[in-house]
Amino acid sequence: MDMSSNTVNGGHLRAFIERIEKLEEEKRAIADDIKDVYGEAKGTGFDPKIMRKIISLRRQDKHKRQEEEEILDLYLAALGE
Amino acid sequence: MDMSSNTVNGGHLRAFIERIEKLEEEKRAIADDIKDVYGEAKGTGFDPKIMRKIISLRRQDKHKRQEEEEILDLYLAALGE
Amino acid sequence: MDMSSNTVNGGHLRAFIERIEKLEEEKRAIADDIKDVYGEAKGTGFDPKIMRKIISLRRQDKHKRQEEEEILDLYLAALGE
Amino acid sequence: MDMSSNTVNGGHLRAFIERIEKLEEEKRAIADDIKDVYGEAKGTGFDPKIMRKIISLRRQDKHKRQEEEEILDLYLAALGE
DNA sequence: TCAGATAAAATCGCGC
DNA sequence: GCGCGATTTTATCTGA
Repeated sequence: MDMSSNTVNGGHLRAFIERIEKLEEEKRAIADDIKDVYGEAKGTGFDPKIMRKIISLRRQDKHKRQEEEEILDLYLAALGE
Repeated sequence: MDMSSNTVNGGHLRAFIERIEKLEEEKRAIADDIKDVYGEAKGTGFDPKIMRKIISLRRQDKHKRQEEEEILDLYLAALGE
Repeated sequence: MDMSSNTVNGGHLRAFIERIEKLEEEKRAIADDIKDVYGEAKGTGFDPKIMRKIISLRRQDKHKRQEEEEILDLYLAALGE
Repeated sequence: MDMSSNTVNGGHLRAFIERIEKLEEEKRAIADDIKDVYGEAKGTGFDPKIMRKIISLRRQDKHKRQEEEEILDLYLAALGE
């Protein structure tokens, strides 16, 4: 029985998994950095809860603007037809 | 009335917010990379669902090992009293 | 205008809400019981912190075993295709 | 060396742990029941998200009323002095 | 596009 | 009161 394809597949799978795990570790490190910034801000008297609200609102605004951009693009594309 | 402290605080707050937003953008970029890797793996025939389970399992193993370390430390500390 | 369906729906909604609230109350009562047991154990000399770690570890073991079952099922299903 | 106290303590500890785990299992079962009720409500056309909001509001009202009760009790106690 | 699953964020509650 | 862990709610993503 030929097991070579399994071996190769196993190696590929392992490589994919390790790439993802590495990326997830980086992502986690950034999440920790974010937490640190909140902590630092809190240490200088800012309320993290309020900060989160501000950031959330700004994110929503950005999404809203992006959607409006997309709608505008749709209109422009329609006019171009 | 002296508004300068407000200005300074506002500047500090803005700086914190922008640092966090930048970090969140980086985090999001990494999340996109992860998604791409899953897509690439899927393209070569691996099932993303199974991959996620494997990664989840490996993460649990790691977490479990860490907790066992912690409980050992707790016991040792208790014995030391 | 016929409002009867609103009334019926309102009655149904109320019934659902009250069922949930009753269940949540029971859940809270059990949480209190758990807290009491920790207190009792502490009163007889056991460290609640260590107890929590042990319970957490056992929960993880169980969860891990379940996930291993699931991944096995996934593999078997994949092979069956 | 006399190990009997360890044995006895171990038995006690095990008993406490198992009592807690049993209670946690009951708690989890109730949480599942709650989820089922939400699902049932959704199946008859109610939006779970809105239901959660309603329940949250009612809970807040209840807490508010309880706090008002406590304040009233404080006043009454003060008058009784 | 929608439901169901998964993961993230926010909130809550506890012990120190 | 503060950090930390658990829980709950919200957002995202995948597959039908």
